[in-house]
Amino acid sequence: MPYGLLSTENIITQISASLTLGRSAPVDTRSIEKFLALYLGGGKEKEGEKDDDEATTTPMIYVDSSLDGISREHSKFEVDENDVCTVEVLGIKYDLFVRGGRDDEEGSESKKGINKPVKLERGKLVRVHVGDTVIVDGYRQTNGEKPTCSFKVISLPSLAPSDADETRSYDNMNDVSMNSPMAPQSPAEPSTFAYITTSTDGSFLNTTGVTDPSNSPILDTSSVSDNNFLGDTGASTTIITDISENSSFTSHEMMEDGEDKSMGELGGLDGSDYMDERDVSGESFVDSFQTHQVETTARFGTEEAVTSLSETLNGQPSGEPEQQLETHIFKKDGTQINIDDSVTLIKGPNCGKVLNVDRELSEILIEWDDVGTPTSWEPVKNYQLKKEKRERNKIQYTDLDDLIASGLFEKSQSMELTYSFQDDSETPVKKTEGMKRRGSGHGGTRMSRCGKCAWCNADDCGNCKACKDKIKFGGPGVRKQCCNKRICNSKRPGQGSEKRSVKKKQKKGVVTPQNEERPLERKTPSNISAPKGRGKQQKARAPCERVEEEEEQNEENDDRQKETFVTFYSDDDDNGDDNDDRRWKRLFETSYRMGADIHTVGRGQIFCRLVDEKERATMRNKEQVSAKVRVTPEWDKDNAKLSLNLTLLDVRRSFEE
DNA sequence: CCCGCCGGTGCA
DNA sequence: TGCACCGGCGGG
Ligand SMILES: [Zn+2]
Ligand SMILES: [Zn+2]
Repeated sequence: MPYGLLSTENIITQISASLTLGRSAPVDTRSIEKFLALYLGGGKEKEGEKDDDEATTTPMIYVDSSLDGISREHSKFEVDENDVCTVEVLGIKYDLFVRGGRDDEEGSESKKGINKPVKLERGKLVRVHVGDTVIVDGYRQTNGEKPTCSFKVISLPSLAPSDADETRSYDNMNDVSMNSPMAPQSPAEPSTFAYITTSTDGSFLNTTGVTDPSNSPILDTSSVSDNNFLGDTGASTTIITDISENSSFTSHEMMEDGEDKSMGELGGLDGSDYMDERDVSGESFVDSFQTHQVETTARFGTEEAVTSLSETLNGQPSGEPEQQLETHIFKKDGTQINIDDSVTLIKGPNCGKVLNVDRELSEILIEWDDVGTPTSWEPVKNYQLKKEKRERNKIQYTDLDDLIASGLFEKSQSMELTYSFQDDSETPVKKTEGMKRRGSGHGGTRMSRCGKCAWCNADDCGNCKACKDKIKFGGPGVRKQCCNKRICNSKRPGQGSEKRSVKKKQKKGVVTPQNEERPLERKTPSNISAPKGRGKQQKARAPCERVEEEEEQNEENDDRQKETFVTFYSDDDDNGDDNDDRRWKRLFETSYRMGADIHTVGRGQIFCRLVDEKERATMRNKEQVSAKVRVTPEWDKDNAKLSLNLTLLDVRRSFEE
């Protein structure tokens, strides 16, 4: 059976990049590494053999992004008796190999890696000058050798001359261990640093060039531009998106005996040289580049497997349920994503800025980015409190105009927290979970299946847990869930059964500034449009104010458009989490965790100001995001690559109180 | 009223 | 924390 390995971080990253429910996002870890290699190395990929001269003068640095524990299996690392190191990644030879990240994690995959990383502490920075020698303690898993390799830093991001590779120089060639002889030139002045660090969650590599901060051992974050920051989820969407075009995936083959060998034991179809020791002498395998002959250890991606996989997948329309394969994907913790039923829950890293979680707010953040205005909001120091508490704590809410007059804040654009969508949109927008009422399904936009997609029209599989629970399959019927195979890929809100019986226990409110200029329009690639003629008719409301439900807001548009609002409820009973204060707190917590910087004044008005990077960083909180995804493999016959598409079906988040 | 199943809860 | 459970929505 075909095997696949995947890291959850990248899944989340990719999904965040898409910002779209019901959309597929290709996953590729290797292209990310490749990107890093090219970016940090400032060089080009070496062309095959013909590049003889050029190859000797164009050193390549491969930087293991450590984005996950599996990607590095693509690297081949050789050290000969002269300590000359050869690094091959995805068939590309590099002269320098630098690894960053995750060494500090017990049991992390990096411990299984071929070489250990450059000494890095989580959250700390390693400063590397041009010309510095980097010692890497190698470890070859195949034979247990522990070669020590030394490298010289020859290029840093801000130094890397994209057009003048030949200007790079090295001072002491004897200290340089590389596979290609370098022509020594004048010693390079270490006028530029490269910082290599892990991000706070240890999942991502952040690099930047800083000009001569010799007296400052601390990373100057002001120099960290968006372009060279590969940060947490959501911060690197552009980069990730850009480099994910060549979607590919490491495919592995299960053992012949059908034994389920877990991750790490299987070599790849892609030229991966990683393997656990297994005695499968004489086998061969094929990758994208060449055929390898196996000696005493085996890669399990046999040629037959590739052929078989190709046949299995070839011709299958993308996204059809029948396309599901028994592909095994592993989460980072080693647990298996079983995509027999193609739907699984994955967990993302803790991060405070997952844009795809809070729909409304993320839209607004994006919107503001688009117009070049604030990307962060004023922090929530005081969310709206009930009057008695406010008075007790002597909290006063500044008047709107006063605040503007103070000059501390800019008047924001209208911040109506609404969105809309068209019925035929493929990207239904789900209501913010954090705003959902506790209890049962009131108040939220209940999504329902589209009825048109292949999944909707599939038959119950009869095998998944949901099916087995069904009475018609002899189950007890207590779970009452949809068959996993039949989970719709493009759910949409329940078609406006407008005459909802008015159940006044719940009440709906909107967060709306008093003076509406215009509602923020949602601008996404999807065909989502802002409702017309709204905004002015929306009345401003105090957060704590009790609001009557308004159901007739759609009447001027057809049912194809529906508006959803951030809601809160004004139950009188002060039942735990479900009071106004708590709801508001939750709202802001959500924003806050997204990196937003929010301040409220007056009655439901929100203002913003820019915060710098440092300040913002201190505000971030942790949030655990999990996503329900459907995994569908796709076989690229031409390139002989297996890719997995992840379709985001659902997102939920949790955070500690 | 029936029924599929959404989405939230509580418990192991 | 994942999953069994279930109230009740929404469509027919
Ligand atoms: Zn099923
Ligand atoms: Zn559907």
